[in-house]
Amino acid sequence: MSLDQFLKRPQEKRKQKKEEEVIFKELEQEEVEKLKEEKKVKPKKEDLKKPVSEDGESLEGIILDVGYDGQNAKAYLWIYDLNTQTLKKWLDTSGHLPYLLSNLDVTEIRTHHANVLRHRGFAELKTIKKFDLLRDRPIKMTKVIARDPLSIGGRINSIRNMLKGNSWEDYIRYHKCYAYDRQIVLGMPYQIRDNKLNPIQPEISDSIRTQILKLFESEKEEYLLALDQFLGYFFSPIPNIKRVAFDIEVFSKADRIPDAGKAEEQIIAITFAGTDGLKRVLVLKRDDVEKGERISECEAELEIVASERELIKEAFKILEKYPIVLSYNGDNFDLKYIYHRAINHLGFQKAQVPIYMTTTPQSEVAHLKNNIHIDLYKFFHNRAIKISAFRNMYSDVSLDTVGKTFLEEGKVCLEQPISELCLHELGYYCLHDSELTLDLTTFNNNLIMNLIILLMRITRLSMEDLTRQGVSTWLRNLFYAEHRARAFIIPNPEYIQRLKGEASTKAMIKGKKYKGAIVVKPHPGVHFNVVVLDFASLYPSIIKTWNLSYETVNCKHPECKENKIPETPHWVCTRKVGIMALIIGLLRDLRVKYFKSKAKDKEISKDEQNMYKIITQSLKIIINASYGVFGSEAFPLFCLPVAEATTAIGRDAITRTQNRCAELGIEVIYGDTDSVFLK
DNA sequence: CGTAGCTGCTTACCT
DNA sequence: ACAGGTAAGCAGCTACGC
Repeated sequence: MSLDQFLKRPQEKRKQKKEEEVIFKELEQEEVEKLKEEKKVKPKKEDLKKPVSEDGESLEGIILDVGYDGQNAKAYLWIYDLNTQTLKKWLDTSGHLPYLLSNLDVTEIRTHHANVLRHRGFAELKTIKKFDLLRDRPIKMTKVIARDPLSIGGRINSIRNMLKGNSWEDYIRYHKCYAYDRQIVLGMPYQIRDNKLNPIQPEISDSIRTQILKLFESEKEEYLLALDQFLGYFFSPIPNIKRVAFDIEVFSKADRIPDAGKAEEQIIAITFAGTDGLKRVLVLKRDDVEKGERISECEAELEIVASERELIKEAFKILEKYPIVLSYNGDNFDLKYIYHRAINHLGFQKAQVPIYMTTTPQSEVAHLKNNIHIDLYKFFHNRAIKISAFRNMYSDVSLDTVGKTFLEEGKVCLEQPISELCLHELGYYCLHDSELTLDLTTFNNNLIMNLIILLMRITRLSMEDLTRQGVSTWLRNLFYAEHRARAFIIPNPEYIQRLKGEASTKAMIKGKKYKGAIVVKPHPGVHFNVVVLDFASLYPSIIKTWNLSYETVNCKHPECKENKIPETPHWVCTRKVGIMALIIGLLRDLRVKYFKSKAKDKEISKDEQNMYKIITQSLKIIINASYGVFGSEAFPLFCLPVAEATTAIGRDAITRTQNRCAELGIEVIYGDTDSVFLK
């Protein structure tokens, strides 16, 4: 089948594959009806900020976040309404419910695990078909459906604990489960009409279509299917989302960094800079501090506020008007400080504060109840962003350094401690930081925001998650979504390890898990007329061409055992295309065969060229990280045989290159991983 | 007692 | 909390010679 034929009927194809899903849907619909009858679903109106439902209002927008609304017992989406430039909360109307999968059949559960059926949140048992990639066979599973996520897991008496050892996919957070099943792509445009959610398909011009068609003519159907899906992510327009950056200043003695958890000192300034041109400078009136002279560079009027309470209240009012709020270290400082200051020192009730904190083992996150909060410090701190996207351009992640790197402008230099500045100086200093923070997302035609949206689409993560999490979470989410979309069981780490085992090679470095790349000892001296050769994205290419994936390496089929991987006892499947090889290969091909040349195409407009550059950049980050995660326990689909197969094939390629050079009498004066320096 | 040589640890850089 | 490989600095230990 050609791509063209294929693209003409993607919807039909999908429907066929989704028959099973339709059955679930009907089932779930019944469930919801039942629940409604039981009056267990009581929507509380005041919690919903303009629900998009009741009056059949229609809406077009970009999905930015997904979550679970406990009071309404439904999944919800935050959608950025393109018309009003506001966030709309949309509650699920499909009746999707939380569930886990069990390898026990319905009668087994009924007879031997009757406590599951007696669980107060239990809803229904349903037999479904799944495919087990590791054993390469279809299996029947029981879907154990519950009315709320906590009945599945998270409590001592949750259903997953009753089915311990026989339950699957029970650790996936419900809102993720919902997004996977509905195949919701965060960052993509959707339409809501009659309270139903539908994706808006991007228009791809005929010339682009034929160009791409030629490139991928010889690929298999499953490749084309995935191609069709991913192409949409790159060709859907990205809106410039309305947003505001803010910064606070806190009184401090002797220039000590204040403790945001205690928030003992006064907040003396809060400033804002928005994409709509808004600039606000709120400073606290202090009897012992002069107002001072107006600073000519300051583009906003100073607003002196009489009390700290008023200052914070006004700040909350401003934040409310923007769908996205930007901060630099807001998770650990600014928003956290305001939160604790308001509640512990200024007598605010929790309900009056639009901020709430969540604590994970790694770090704290400050959430806004009605907006998306991006902490740019965390985003720029991400190693993949720092190294892969920006080639280590900034040495540390301070606002000053990052600002200087991208905006050629750092923070305002101060000669006095903050607490001693006159109000005008204080306001100017604080506003400048807000402006810098905003500019970090607007420079170069909104490069950073566009990059964030593209990465959201590829990884299917929400804006808040993508900007805070590392690449192992990004790739985990991408692969989980792809498993669900194909009705593949998501294997847990123990299952992969049990079937695939440990690494077989020994690392050069003590404490490492397997052998890595070859580095040719440099020949000392000054060399002239040196030629450098290297492989283009070696590891991702290996993963694609050798069909490497957790299920294809050391597969079950006897006939594949002949297909040996050099330098290892491993072999690789000849019958099935590996899921990892498929996705990584596709992303690599799109980058190398199409977008890379587009980014340099002089025939197209500068803006278009720029967009293609950002697309190549986003692909590069994902591709570069893909090999690494296979060797990392932090990645739940990690598989050491896959990781060591990748490096072993890489070593083989470079060694054979070296040997060929020796045959030809060319001296290899240096080489590292994927390159040779020749003289 | 002084020191060569080892190990372990860290940090920075390479792909 | 994406991987391994190389190089260098430093502290602390041990074996060995005087």
